[in-house]
Amino acid sequence: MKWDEIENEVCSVSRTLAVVGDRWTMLIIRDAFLRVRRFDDFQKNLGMSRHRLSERLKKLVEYGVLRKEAYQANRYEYRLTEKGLELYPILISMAKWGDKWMDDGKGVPMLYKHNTCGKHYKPVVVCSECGEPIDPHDVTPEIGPGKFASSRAHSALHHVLKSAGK
Amino acid sequence: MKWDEIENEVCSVSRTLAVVGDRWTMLIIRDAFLRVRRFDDFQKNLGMSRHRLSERLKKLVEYGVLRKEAYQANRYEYRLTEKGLELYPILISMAKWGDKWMDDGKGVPMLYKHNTCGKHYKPVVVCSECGEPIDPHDVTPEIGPGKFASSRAHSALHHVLKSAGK
DNA sequence: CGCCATCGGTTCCAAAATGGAACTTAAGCC
DNA sequence: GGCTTAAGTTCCATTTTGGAACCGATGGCG
Repeated sequence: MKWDEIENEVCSVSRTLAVVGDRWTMLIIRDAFLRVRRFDDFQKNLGMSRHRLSERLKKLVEYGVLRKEAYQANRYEYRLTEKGLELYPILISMAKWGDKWMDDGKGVPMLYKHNTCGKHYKPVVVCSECGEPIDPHDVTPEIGPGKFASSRAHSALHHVLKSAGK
Repeated sequence: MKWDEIENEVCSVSRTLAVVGDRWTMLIIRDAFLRVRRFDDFQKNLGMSRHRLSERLKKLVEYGVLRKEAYQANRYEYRLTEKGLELYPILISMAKWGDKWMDDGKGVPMLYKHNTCGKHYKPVVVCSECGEPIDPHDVTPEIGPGKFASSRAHSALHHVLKSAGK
């Protein structure tokens, strides 16, 4: 596989990375969640080249993660769509991991208050069916219908999953 | 900021991306969770260049996400450490987002069985304090102690957070 | 023992992506 | 009418990545 074929992989992680797996893209999303909306604000906050920013924003709009909206003649804002807002679990999981494992000893950079209960919270990933927190050791991945249809990928992964039982 | 200074940003998302934000890295992690462990297996599964794979694996070992372990003289396995295992919420959140938003109409590529309850599950991010599912609209980010120490970043973000109240 | 295959890389060069400064275009503002 | 700001685009230098070929240490096998 080449990197630009990643979107066509039969894997939801690959397809997600086709959208947000580029250098800078998740940082643009992070800023969008912090209500940054304008070209120059993104550029100043991130320090990336205008060139690249322009391209990334265009791509995110094409994918439907951001929408571009004029707030004056010839002046635009970029805002998260529903699709973009649903990236939140990925973003907040990254923040939690960084808080724990990339700490520099000066305390966490940001706190997140859950307005519903009023407390600073950490995200916890739980099972949609039983509500228990997920431990990766307690999860068994299985070939789904989409992957089954793709026989080459199927056999390659099938081998891995079978042999992993050892 | 330049990309290779990203690790030193006062932001846990940036610091996480310093480890897993490179092209290919999350796919290596994905494979590791599917119990791929050997150099040639990663290379064949991913189709990336041996050159790059070699570098990425080395970096992940340096960061303590993978550990390299000889299973024979001169033959090695790469396995997730505790630090690596805790990337699971990020990975499974990406899978969920891709399932929903990057579907190609052929059904989901993979299903995940939660052994604890025996059902196929979706990850749900809930609040560590009250247990309710998190809606990003119900979260207020606040400057934490680590960010407060960094005054330039503080003032820039402070502005954003204040003006966002409008 | 000697040969061959496999694994786990490294080297080297071409191709692609990124960075950065300068330029452009269209409003608004005074 | 001239100045400023926002939102890009252009063009070239620098960095990263891709890919094929090479290399050295085991291990298996006749």
